[in-house]
Amino acid sequence: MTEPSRLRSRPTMDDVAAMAGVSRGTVSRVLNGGHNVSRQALAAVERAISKTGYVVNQHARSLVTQRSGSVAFILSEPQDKLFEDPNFNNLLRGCTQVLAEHDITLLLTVAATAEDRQRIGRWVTAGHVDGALLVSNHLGSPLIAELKERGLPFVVCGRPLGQERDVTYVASDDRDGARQMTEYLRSTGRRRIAIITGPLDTPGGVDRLAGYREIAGAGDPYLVATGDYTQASGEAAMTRLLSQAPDLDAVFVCSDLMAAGAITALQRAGRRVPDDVAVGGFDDNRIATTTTPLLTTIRQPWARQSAEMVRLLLAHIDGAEHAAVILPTDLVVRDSA
Amino acid sequence: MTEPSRLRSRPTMDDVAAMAGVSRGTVSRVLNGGHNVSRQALAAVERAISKTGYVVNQHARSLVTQRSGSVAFILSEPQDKLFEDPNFNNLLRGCTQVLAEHDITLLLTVAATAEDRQRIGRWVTAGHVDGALLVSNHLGSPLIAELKERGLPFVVCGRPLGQERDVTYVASDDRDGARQMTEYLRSTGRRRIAIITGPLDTPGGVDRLAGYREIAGAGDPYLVATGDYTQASGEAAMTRLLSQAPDLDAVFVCSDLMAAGAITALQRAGRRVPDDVAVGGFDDNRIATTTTPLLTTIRQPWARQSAEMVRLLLAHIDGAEHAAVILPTDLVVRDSA
DNA sequence: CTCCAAACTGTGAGCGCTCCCAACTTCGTA
DNA sequence: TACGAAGTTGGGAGCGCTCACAGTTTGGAG
Repeated sequence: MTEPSRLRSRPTMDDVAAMAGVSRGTVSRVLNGGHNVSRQALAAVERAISKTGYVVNQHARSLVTQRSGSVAFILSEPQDKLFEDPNFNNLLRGCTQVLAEHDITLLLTVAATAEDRQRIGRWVTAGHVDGALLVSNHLGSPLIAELKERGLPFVVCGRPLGQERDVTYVASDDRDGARQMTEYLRSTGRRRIAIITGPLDTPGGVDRLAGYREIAGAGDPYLVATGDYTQASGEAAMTRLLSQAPDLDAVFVCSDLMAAGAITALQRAGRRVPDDVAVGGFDDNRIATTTTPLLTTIRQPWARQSAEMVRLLLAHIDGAEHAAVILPTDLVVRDSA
Repeated sequence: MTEPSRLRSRPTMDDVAAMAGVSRGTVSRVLNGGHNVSRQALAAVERAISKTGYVVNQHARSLVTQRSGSVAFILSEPQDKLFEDPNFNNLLRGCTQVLAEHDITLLLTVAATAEDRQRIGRWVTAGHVDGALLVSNHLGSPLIAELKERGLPFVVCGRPLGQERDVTYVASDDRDGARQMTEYLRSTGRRRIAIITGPLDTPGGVDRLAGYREIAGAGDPYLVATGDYTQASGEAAMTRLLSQAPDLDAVFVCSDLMAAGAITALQRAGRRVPDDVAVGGFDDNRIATTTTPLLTTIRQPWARQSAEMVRLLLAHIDGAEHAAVILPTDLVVRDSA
C-alpha cells in the first residue's frame, strides 16, 4: 500500500480558536451548549467555525468522554429475513426516530453468520458504540453472553430465552396475545384450531405456543406445525396441516407474514377463508391489510416497543439497573376470522 | 442526567505491557502484525491480552491513524424500499463480504428523510467512517455535494445524474441492457412493446428508457408508464398501460419487482403471459425465479458491482483518482418472453 | 470605596493509542 | 578481536479533544 493521501487535513479547535481570537476552552464551551460564554465570543467562534468548516473530531472527543454518540442495532438473522419481514422495519424505524431525538445515531449491523457475529462483537466492544439493541435473538445467542461479559449496555428485543437473568429486555406479551387469539377463535365457534408456530428457539415461537395451549389444550399434535416466520414457510406449514388434519376449522398463525402464506395455501386447497377455515395472525404489520381477506390478528405495539427499548438502553448507559418490560397486545378483528 | 456509570473501565495497553513485562511499544507491535517482536515477547503479550481481556480502544487508535476501519453504506430511500427491494439486499451482502476480507466493518444507515440525510452527513464527516458507499441516489442528491466538499472518499452506485464530474461510480450498462431486452422482444415478433420505467430522477429510470427508445423509437406515449420500483407500482402501471394501449403485445418492465406486479395485473386482466403479452424484467434477482411464469430478464452483475464499489472506495481512500466503471449486462431468457 | 459572588476565559493534564528514533543485543564476518 | 548489520526493545511526542481549576473581569450590595 502506498502512502495514503488522508482527508484534506481538517481544521482543529485550535485553528478555530486562533481565528476567533479566543482559547480552545471557549471553543469547546461553544461546541457543548454555549454556556458561560459571552455573546461576542460566541458570535466570533460561530463565525470562525463556519468560515473554517470545522467539524468536531469524534474520535478525539470520544477518547476523553468515553462516549461515541451512537448505538448499534444488531440483527442476528440471515439477511433475507431483514428484507422480508416488515417487523424489523417497524422496529428499526421507531428506534432510529427516538434515538435521533437524543441526537444519537443508530448503526445497523446484520449478523448473518457466526463469523459476522464475532466480528461485530469485537467491533461493538472496541468502543465504537455506547450500547446495543439486539433484535431477533435465538436461543443461546452467544452475543448476549459476550456483551454481558464486556459490560457493554444492551437491550434485547423479545424475551432472551434462558438468559433472562441480568438482561434488560422489552417484549410483547406473546403468551397473552396467543391466548387472546385462540380464545377469540374458540368464541366464534371453531373447535379444531391448529397453530403454525415460529421457530421454537425464539420467544415468539415458544411463548405463543404456550398461550395457545392454555386455551386449546395440549391436544392433537397434528394440529401443530412450525415455520420460520417467512411467507413460504407459512404456506408450507399450512399445506402440511391440511394433510394431517383435513377437518381443521381454524388456524392461529404466529406471524402475519406466515399467515399470508397460509391463506395462499388454503385458497389453493379450495378452502374458503374465513367460511371454511378461520385464520388469525400475529403482529399487525402492513401485511395484515394486504391479504384477501384482511387479516384478523394480534397487534404488537411496535412504537411503544422501540420507544421502551431506546429508553431502557439510554437509562442503562447512564448506569440504571436491569429491567424487563412486557407490553400488552390487542386483538384486531378484521375479516379472516 | 446523573453521573454515568461508564463501562467497567477497560484495561489499556499499559496494563497489558506491565503484565507481560514489556513496553507499550512492544504490545503495539504485537497488535499490529507482530513484526520485529521476539518469540517470547509475543507469547507473553498474547497471554497478557487474553488474561486481561484487553480490546484495543478504537477511538484512541483512530485519533492517531486517522482511520476508523469502517465505511458507511448510505441508502437514500424511504425505509420500506430497503425492505422490499432485493437489489439492496444483494448489494449489501456483497459489500459486507468484500469489506470483511479487508477487516473493515460496514455500517448501514438509512437516509429516509432530508433531516436524516443531514444528520448522517454530519456524522459521516465527523470522522466516524473512512468512506461511504452511496446507494440509490436520486437526481441532485445533496449528499454527493456535501461529501465531495468535505473530501470524504465515496463511491456511488449507479450513474449520479448530473453529478458525474469528479465522482467515482459503478453502474451497470442500463442503456445497453434495455436495448438488449427491447431488441429481444422485437426479435420474437412483438410489435407493440410498452415500457414501465423506474422513477425518472434515477439513472435506472432515464437510461433504460433511453435504451428502449433506441430500439422501439420515441413512438407512442401511451406505451410508456412510470413506476417507483415497488411491486404495487408495477401492478398499477401495467393496469394503466392496458387501458391506454389494449393492443400491446409486450412490456419491458425496468425492475423484476415491478415485473412481478405487472404479471399480476396482466393475469387479472385475463391476458396470458407470454402468449398474449410478453414480459421482460430487469435485475435478475430472486424475484425473477418466483414469478409464474419465470421471468425473462436482464442480469445485473451484482457481485461484480459490489466488488468494484468496494475496490474503488478502498483505492480512493488510499488516494486514487476518480473513476467510473460501467459493467455489462446479460439477457437471461426464461418463460415470460 | 470595598468586597464578594457571578460570569467569563485561559491553560495544563491527560484520554489510549501509534510512530519514530535511539539504544541495546546478537551474530556472522573481516 | 573488532565491527557493522539485523533484530529487538523502550520511551517520548503528539493525535484533537474535554474537563477541572485557577485567574480575570464585572457589577451590585454593604
